[in-house]
Amino acid sequence: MTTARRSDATRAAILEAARERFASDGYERATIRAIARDAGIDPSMVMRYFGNKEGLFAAASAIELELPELGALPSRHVGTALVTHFLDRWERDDVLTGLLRVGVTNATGAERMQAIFAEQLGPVALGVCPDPAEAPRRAALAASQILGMALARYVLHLPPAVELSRDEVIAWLGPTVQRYLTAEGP
Amino acid sequence: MTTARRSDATRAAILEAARERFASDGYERATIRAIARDAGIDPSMVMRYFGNKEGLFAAASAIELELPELGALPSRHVGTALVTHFLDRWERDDVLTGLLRVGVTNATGAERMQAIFAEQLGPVALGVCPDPAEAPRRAALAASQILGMALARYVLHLPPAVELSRDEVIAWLGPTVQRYLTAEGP
DNA sequence: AGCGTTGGTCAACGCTTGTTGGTCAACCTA
DNA sequence: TAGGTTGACCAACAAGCGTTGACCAACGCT
Repeated sequence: MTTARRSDATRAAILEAARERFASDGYERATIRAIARDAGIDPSMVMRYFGNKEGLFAAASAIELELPELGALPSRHVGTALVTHFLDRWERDDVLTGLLRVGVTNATGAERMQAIFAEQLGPVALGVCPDPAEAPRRAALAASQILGMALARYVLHLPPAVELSRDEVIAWLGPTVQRYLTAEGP
Repeated sequence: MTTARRSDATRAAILEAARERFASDGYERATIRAIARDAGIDPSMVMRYFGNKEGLFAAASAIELELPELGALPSRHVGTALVTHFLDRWERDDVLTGLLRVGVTNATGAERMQAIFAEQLGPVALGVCPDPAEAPRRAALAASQILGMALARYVLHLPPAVELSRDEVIAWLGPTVQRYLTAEGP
């Protein structure tokens, strides 16, 4: 095992500050100087450790959706399970919010978001979709609803969307996602 | 009637360039200098006509959703009608895309987006929702699906979402929005 | 023809940004 | 305890930003 270096704490502090700032300010307004200030170090350290701003963002937005194993649960509950999981994942930290914010204004961010959903939601769709050839579009439909709720609730802060309880969101969106993924046709 | 001033053409050119740049670059990266260059005039003219950058954005994102009259059509088709209308509206110009892009990174933009949907989608929900007290949350649910598809299709450019035909989007999303607005419960 | 008003350019300002290189203290190892 | 490696700071850079004010040209009225 590699022994812990003294700089690991600083690295981690920078990453944490970067995640918060990217999540709350977006790519352009999250300045390296502000991130460094939050982390309590000098801006030049950020460059030393991550090369440049884009490198910092890449490191800060490394993410696993950690989708649950689909085979374990009956496929008729996959919609509810997915919505529940994403709600949890979204509220655990601000990495996903940051990714969404950056994905909207930055081409690199958009590509990363594309890749994440293709690689991690795609297989789930493949497992439960009636026609495998249709899996990508089913996944895209499901993603549109999940991302849309995240947008309304965590980014735009539309009041009625924020006030919906966790269970209400699951109850409303679950069947929608279920239908998108498993229905024979529209 | 007020006679056309010489400057109207310039004003319009600035607004058009601003809409394009806000839509494709977001608020921060859409620089006044670039907008002025696109419009073929000096950056200082932008300040003269619109005061400052925020004023320019406010003018460039003045928008009417132009939602169809709800009373005219049977309420069981309101979902499909809404999705159709938004698809049209979104593809007509880039004002909505710009608003979405800016709303995600800019507080002013988010408030504007909130206001637009509350004022213009809210009444529609009030007209068709079984319990008037529930109208705002129903509208928020519908907005989440509509915005989510716009996000996936026009902003993030998720390939399967882009490749969906117009009619397919309507066929899939129509029933969802219909359910959100008119169902008795989840 | 003369003059105020309008539409426009130009050059500069103060500021912030990402980024760099030089310097210094703390640490580990021999 | 000496010396190299590591971690961090500081000051500065060039570029780009929003914004301002002085200046000029064309127009429309009388």
